[in-house]
Amino acid sequence: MIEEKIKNLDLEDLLYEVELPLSHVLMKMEQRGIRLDVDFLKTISVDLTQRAKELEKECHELAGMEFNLSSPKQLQHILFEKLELPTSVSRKTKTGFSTDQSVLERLAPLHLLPNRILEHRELNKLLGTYVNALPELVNPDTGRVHTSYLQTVAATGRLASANPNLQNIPIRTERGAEIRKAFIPEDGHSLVSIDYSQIELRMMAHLSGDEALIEAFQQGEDIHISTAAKIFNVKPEEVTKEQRSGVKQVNYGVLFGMREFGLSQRMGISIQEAREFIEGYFGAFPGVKRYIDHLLEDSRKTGMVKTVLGRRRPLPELQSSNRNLVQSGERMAIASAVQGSAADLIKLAMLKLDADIDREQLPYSMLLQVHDELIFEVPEGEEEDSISWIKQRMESAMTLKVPIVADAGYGKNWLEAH
DNA sequence: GCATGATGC
DNA sequence: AGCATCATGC
Repeated sequence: MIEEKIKNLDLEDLLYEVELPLSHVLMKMEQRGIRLDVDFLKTISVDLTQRAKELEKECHELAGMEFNLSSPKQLQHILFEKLELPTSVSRKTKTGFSTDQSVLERLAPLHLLPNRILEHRELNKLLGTYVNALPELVNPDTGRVHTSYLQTVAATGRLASANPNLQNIPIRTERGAEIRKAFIPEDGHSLVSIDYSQIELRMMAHLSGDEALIEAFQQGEDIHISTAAKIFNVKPEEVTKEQRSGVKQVNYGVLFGMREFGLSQRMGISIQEAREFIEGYFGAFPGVKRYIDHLLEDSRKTGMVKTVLGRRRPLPELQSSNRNLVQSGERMAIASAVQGSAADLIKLAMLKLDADIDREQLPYSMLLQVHDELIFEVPEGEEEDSISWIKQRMESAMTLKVPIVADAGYGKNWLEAH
């Protein structure tokens, strides 16, 4: 029996106190939806389509022939055979040489074509996945888009969002970020966005109990600067931008179980330098090293990894005789413990927020969850009050060994609120 | 249906 | 380098 199995795996609290009640909260969020400014997207679409056409023409001229810019196979032929650009910067895929972003960036100094392809890919992605696709998904009855939240597809316990996926709306590039302006509040309302600050690193500090990392968070300073100061044994004000940026990548690399090779690829440094970076990190934060060693040992024995709320992820890879499979399983174990525990935290916050909004009969609507961020719709004039009310609950959803901090903003669209 | 490459956290 | 979804080519 399934109930018997849940009881035996000690998953009763997670199911009955978290996931099932959460399903009701998610249903309300899906039904409420979020308003979309379709006219605004139509305007963007015209501009982007025009520019994409120009780029297509230019690419054909640069290549000396017509080809499908969206076909990696055809592009591979143009770049590496027709134009004879070096394949040395490209890794091998099953079908030949890769033409992904990192490869095109490395080819850019040698020829104009790679840059134009990069821009064209960005525009095509924006048009196909967001600008042209989102208006099709507006419900004519509500004038809003209604995503579906999936509770059972992510191995870590994170939520997923589909049809449309509102958890991967662009923000990084200027053109992409424009799309967020199309997500708007109901008349007389504002959008409020509150996101956890560096929640996964804080979770690592909590899980590992590393004294130096905990101390760094308790100081409330820029975590990447304080870790850089610790690793390089200098004062925080002496940390260079380059040092901070390197340490930031290592900080996040630790969460994903990075190894020398991965870090060297990512940072564009030698494997030897990457090894020194990682040794420096674990030297400065020995508690993190001990935690990871213990987690991996424990996961290997039990064949699974658990989050703070006891959510389980089976990892049979750890018991494989294939070294690559084991190493991949080890990265999954580390990532799952951290990511899954952060997912546990925001789920508790969502339950508390929903219950208190109901109990106090507040006019706040929870609209979206984006892993470490919640977006609400609140009446105009109540932005500041709602922010402190929500922030307080998000920051106290669990008690960790480090402070939990959430940053907030509000505005007349999602970009402004972020 | 798989491979590739884009987007997000 | 971990976790996802979506579009496109073939």
